[in-house]
Amino acid sequence: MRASHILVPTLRETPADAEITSHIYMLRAGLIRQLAKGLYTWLPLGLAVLRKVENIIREELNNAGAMEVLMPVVQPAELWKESGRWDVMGPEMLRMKDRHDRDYCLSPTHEEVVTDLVRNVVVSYKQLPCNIYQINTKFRDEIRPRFGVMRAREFVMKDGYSFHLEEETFEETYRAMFNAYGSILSRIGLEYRAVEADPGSMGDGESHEFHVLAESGEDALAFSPNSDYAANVESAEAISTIDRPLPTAEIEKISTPGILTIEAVSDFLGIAPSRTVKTLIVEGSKGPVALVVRGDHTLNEAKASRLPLVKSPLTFLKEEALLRDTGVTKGSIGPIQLGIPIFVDHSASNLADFTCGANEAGFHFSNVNWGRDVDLTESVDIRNVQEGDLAADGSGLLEFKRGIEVGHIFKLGTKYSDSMGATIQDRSGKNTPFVMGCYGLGVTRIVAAIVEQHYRDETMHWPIQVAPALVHLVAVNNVKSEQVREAAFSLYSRCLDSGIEIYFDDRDERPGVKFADADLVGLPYRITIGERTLANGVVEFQSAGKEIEFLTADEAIQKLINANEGSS
RNA sequence: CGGGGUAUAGCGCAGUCUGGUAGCGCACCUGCUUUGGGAGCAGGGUGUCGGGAGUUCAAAUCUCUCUACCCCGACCA
Repeated sequence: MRASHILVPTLRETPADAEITSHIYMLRAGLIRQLAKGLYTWLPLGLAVLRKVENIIREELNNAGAMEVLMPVVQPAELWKESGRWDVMGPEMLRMKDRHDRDYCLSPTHEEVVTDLVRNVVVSYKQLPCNIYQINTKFRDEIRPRFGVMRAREFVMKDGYSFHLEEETFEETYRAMFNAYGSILSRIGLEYRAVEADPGSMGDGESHEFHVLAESGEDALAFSPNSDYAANVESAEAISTIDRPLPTAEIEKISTPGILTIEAVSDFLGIAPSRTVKTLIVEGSKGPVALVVRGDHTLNEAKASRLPLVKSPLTFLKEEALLRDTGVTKGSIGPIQLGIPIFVDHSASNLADFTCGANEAGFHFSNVNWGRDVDLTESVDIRNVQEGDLAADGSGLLEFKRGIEVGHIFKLGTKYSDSMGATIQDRSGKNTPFVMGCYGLGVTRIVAAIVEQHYRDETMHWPIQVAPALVHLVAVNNVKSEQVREAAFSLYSRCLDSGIEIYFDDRDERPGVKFADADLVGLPYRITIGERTLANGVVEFQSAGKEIEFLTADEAIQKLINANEGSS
């Protein structure tokens, strides 16, 4: 690549509308340009990175037994009506009509199309398992696109789907894909964690998210330093291993005028918030339901809304309804004689001699004990985990980090094969729905994640495998100096001949401008050619972050060849 | 969808309150000089002041309206 021949519109100043590191960098270094909200053009340097990431994904998936296809992005509504998702999908799916007034959509995902393909094409169980993927553009009309290509509306995604006769072979493929994702992210040079995840609307089976660790990540992850255990904080299981101690004191009703919060109660009584419980009233399918968590814990709404009696999505009871239905007011609620179903979080249920509201304005009970003072109906997991909690696998105390979700793999079961009548004859000749898996990997988001993780000390440090090019050749005054020009072009073509990806700054620019751009782009190596060193028969050779070496052109090229080999 | 903000040259911004015919830095174009860390001198404005409507002798500026973009939240995963 020659700078005089490609568009690399670097920016001296930070664009006003960019917030996070990767967005700022990608705009400033000339990798991308925004067309409209959530829509980006990938310019040559950015595209080079994108293609490298794609190719690593291809190699690893092909190795793992998957096959690549390319499916249409514009899809007929019929398929989506068949699966039932035409009505289920909200406005995030962009819909349109063709000239015959037929409905189409711009695909946010490809389950329907791939299921349709396989039901028509796969005719024998002997062709299974069938593992299909594509690297394609997706469109999701996100409510709020942001952070550049990190959360764009149009983006490149690798989506894979596997089809199986039975669970066992599915598990095998799921494991293979899980491992392939690890290989992909490792090869790209990303520090990542695979975490247990909530499959959400995608199914009810096993599900794992792959997160690239970064401060700017949108998700909080909880993990054990002593094992592989890791989970999204939103779905991490909270456990309590302590056995409930025996009561040591008699229940006591205390006047607590004007004291309405856990903080105020613990201050007033001089006890830790973890010695209190808070009682939250939410709407339920058969009237209000009480949820009890320890004073220092927070309710996990997703967990709570999965309780059978609780309405989903979780809705807190309004003040008026609270008074009408339970006769109590906010700030003095407690589980004793509440008269509605109560779910108690494990940690709260293991408390003895705790403090809670007395269901009477201005009063609390202290030294309350389950069983003795109030029935313990049901102990459940309804809170968010906290840093320092025991990990669900018991291996250690949870630590939190932030992550960027770049991949998510799901077990789909027979959700789509059932609704779309995708069946296969088993060995006994019986028609049985395919068992399916689904494997997503955000390719454009990975590029942003690479930047987030490798931008340090005011500059980008591209991992060799995914750098836009291996080496940045800065020719000092190449337009005026014939000697420099000849040496630079010679080195450039020799690199091309040796399969070295080189970005040659042959512009008629002052050296300072070229150096500044080279610093900004941040390629792994830099070679500077100028009259000064050429007089000694050498060029300047620099690995990112290291001292400059003076080498002959031959030596420099040999070093690059070695670096190239080392990276593949 | 709710709240807040912004929209003036390729980029960053001033001018808007108080209406008077478009401005700064960088970039860009021409010439000369310069040339190892974002050059100097001289010349050049490249603009639908986001769009539309209105008030006015006169609108970047005031009014109404639409749109786009950014931030926070809700939503989604």
